[in-house]
Amino acid sequence: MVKVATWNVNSIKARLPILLDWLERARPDVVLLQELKCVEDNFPRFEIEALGYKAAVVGQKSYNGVALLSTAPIEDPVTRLPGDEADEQARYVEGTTHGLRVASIYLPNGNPVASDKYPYKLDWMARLRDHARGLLEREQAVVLGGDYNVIPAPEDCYDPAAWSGDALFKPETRGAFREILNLGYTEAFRALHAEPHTYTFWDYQAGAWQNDQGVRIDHVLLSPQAADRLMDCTIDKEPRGKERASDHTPVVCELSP
DNA sequence: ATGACTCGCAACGCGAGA
Repeated sequence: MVKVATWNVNSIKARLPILLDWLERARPDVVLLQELKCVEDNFPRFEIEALGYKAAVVGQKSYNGVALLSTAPIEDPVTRLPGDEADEQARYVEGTTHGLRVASIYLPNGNPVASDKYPYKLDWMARLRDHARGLLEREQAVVLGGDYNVIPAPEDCYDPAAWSGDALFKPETRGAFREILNLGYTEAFRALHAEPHTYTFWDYQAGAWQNDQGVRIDHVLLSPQAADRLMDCTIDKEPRGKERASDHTPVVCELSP
């Protein structure tokens, strides 16, 4: 069994004790991290490697930053999403490990919608779609996991009316997400769990966690060859309840050998 | 209630997050 997890840690420096504790307990084989908020030289490589993980890291000062951790070597890394050479934001890292082609994705938030951030989000999603299409030609198990900043359907948030018009929930955003799924990718959690109102993010403000007012925006997309092997997909809410928690919590998939 | 938290920066409040 290969256990693959994705987690937006909202600063790897601030979250290091919680992350290390979780890695020791959950023991995933592959971990996709987002929002490191540090340059590559400040990534806590020593502590991560001490737990038996190799790391492919794409860092950026203060913002963004993604990593791919694995208990096996990481081959043929790709450190930026193709399609825009001028895009300097650290939001994508991909590599081959445990026989899987795996990517850690930090898709742009896109708010405010009236700013240039929303067209950047939609353009980034189109680039991801085009790249995801190319990955299918490998005819292998591909796992595209991360913080998509997309609420796929009304039942994936506590109050659809409150999210109406938001960059995470606009019809154009959800349509762009569906375009990727319609290439032939399976969204792992929803494929196995029909229950509504199951979240991966809860805002720090206004008691969102205590009142279970969240959104489901962290997703794992599987190529047909990976979906054939999908045994389980769970949201581990335990880390979100800790002191100094990230506002996101891990999503964990198990793939049969 | 255009607010509420939490982060990095090198700030001593601000931008960003979602």
